[in-house]
Amino acid sequence: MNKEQVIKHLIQHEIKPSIQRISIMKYVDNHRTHPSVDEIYNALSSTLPTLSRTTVYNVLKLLEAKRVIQMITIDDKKVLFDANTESHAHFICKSCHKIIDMDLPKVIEKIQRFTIDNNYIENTQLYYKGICNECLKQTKN
Amino acid sequence: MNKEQVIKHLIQHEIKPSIQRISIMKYVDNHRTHPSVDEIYNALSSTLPTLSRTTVYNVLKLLEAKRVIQMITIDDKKVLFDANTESHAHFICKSCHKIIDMDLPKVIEKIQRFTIDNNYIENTQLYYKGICNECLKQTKN
DNA sequence: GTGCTTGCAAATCGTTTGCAATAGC
DNA sequence: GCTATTGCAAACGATTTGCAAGCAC
Repeated sequence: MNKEQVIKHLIQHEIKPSIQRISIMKYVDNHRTHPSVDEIYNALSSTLPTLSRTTVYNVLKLLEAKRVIQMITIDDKKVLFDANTESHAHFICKSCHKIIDMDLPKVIEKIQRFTIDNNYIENTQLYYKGICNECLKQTKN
Repeated sequence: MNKEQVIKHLIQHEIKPSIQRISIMKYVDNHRTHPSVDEIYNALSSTLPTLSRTTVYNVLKLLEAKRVIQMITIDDKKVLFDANTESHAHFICKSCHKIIDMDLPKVIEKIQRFTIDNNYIENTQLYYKGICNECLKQTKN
């Protein structure tokens, strides 16, 4: 999304656009690499010199509450964010901590429900944890 | 499991049983409530007064590496542990942070694989995030 | 000028590290 | 006695909090 599209997107989701909100939303949308708070902060602080980590935390929390991004907790070290809110799985390598997007088998759609035992489900996440092919190669050497 | 069964279980998984390892494994096995490090530490420190948090961390990491427990990262605040290594889903309430075990739909078994694109999958976890029925009731008041 | 948003600095809390003390064979 | 395990204290790092300053309508 370009700047105008991001602004429209924010307004559609009842988020008042500010310089910081637009920049952060745009960054997360254009970097589908599951960025962390620090990654976002470091990337944007050159163009927004007064940006603070607090604002990054606040904005990401807001964006998640308004459901325009999702929080990924697959990594036990830090929380990650994903502007791709369509159904897909995440794989994390226990060795290099890389995260890879994986297609969700068609069958998974059958398990998506809004409630189970009257518990309201906002979000369904499928995580795979293991060792990636690159780390596997290195182990063999 | 009782103490003897825990010891046998540890040995079967190539873990030398020590007082601390037995106690921690036994606790996690008997409390299927996804305990945190602190919960385990607090519960055991009365009977093992010299127990340290470091040891709890070390032992849990060892138990996870030997695959007798699994680490749950559904909560962004802290890591949780589960001695139930059979396939099941977890639901976390974004409001009260309670975690509820949920059955895994039959279809999910079809998506369980050991490798995807040569990435080795050790563990598959399905997480639901939302608001539990108790918190929903309170919101209505 | 009132209310929302931002940003700094300090605090908090889960987790890790370095290293000395201890236990087991 | 040697090696593995434990435990303390300090360090670390991600996240939160309190509050003052800035911005927008």
